[in-house]
Amino acid sequence: MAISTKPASGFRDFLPRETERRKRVFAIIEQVYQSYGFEPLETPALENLSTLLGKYGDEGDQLVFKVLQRGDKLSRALEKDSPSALDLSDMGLRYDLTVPLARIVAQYKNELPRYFKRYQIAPVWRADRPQKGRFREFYQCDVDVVGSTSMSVEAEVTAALAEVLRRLEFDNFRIHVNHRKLLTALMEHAGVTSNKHADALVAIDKLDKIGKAGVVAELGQRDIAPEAIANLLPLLEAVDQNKHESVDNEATLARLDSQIGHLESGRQALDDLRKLLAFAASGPAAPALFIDPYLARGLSYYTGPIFEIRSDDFAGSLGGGGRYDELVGMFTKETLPACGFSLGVERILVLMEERAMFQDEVSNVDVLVTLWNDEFTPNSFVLANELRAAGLRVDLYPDNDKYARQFKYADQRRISFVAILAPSELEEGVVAVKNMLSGDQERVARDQVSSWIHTQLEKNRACQ
RNA sequence: GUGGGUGUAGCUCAGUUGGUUAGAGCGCAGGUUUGUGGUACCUGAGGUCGCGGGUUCAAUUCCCGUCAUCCACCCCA
Repeated sequence: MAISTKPASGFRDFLPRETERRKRVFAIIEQVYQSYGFEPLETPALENLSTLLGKYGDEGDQLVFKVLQRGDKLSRALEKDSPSALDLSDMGLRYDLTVPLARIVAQYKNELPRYFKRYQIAPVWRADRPQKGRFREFYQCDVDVVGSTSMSVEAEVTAALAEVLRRLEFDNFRIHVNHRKLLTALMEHAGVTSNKHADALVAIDKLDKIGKAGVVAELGQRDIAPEAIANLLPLLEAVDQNKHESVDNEATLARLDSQIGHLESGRQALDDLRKLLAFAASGPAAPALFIDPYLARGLSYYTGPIFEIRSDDFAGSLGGGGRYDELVGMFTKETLPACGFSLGVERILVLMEERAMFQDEVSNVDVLVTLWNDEFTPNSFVLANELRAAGLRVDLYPDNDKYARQFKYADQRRISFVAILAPSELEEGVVAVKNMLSGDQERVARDQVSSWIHTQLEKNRACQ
């Protein structure tokens, strides 16, 4: 029986062409993040389970890929009557980039600047079922600022994000913004008991997906008290109207103010959101920011403003984030405020693929040098090395195949030029160079080959 | 974890109302060209019709199970 050669479910191989596309997108993201003053960070793929668990809520903990203990520890764990997952494993693959950042900050606080602005583009792993735009191994692109409670951070982080999307030629996206404290205030105002807040929020979060009636039904299923549901109803009214065109954040805030402005948490939340809008007003995020009082996020560590990028082109979110002022405190006594955003590159790549946004495929080799026979091959090496020294990307054909095969290979790799060197060329002091795009072939003096090819490459580039 | 679709050549998919040699396009290999690819023409290689069981004289086709994959839900990037 043959061994399956497919990658494990939810994991992917990237062949060179796709790898290059991904790298190009990552490079743009990195460039934008750097332009906002963020610095790079790398952390391990594996973390201790004590670092990972208890930060993402019950569902999140379930989705952490756990790594089996090794050696004697495993044997001892297996000897227990009914060993639990925690007995059998001690480490797990990172679930996101935010918790590792919190650990880093707690560990290296004295070595980091007063405000730590870091970006990280790296894979994370989640043990859930694959779906469109959902994988078990996928890259996240995070930007976070640690050390400040100012809404200037929220403004910077959303701006960087909007700028990335703009550079990738996405325009119809919205950055939904809400506030944990606003949600708490809404719940209190409606009389939802505190143990039911999370349940109610999950239902309300689906407003734009299943509509008001759907939300009411789901609230019922989740055992929310009928009086509380009745109280929530008027709060659900307004957003339907301003959801798409003409976003009027001021009106939304004013309406919320009249409803929950008298509550302490509500007042704080509205104050934050107003500042956020004011600080972001001049930046690239401004037109995309959308105050959405029904946005809820599952991750339990958020404490202040929360974000989610949505687009009509994709069912799920394209990214999310928020403020988590207490997370660092889970690792050390002295906590530090923080806020950040995670961009869902994989989903963006899926959309870019769908929209055929990758047109400009360029070869990664400029010239293929042909072989004649073993005796003559040293001459081909000399030529290849000359061309490389002149700054060209050169591939040397490995076997003494007939030219048809050598050309076919050049074609397959989309190599722009083939440099043919055989005894007659060597004797005349020339190289026969064929332009694979036009089919033209020219005998070029040996000492001018590299500059000739450089010139032709320029021309090709100009044509595209 | 729940529900649904799909599983036939390397890839994308036809097909068989159960019947004896299972097809196409693309790709691949060889040739038409005696140093030249991509276009044209010719030839060829490749399939236990996902796996296991059942019904039947007979199963790739029907039934059950299983695995894989995709989509949706939950949740999320």
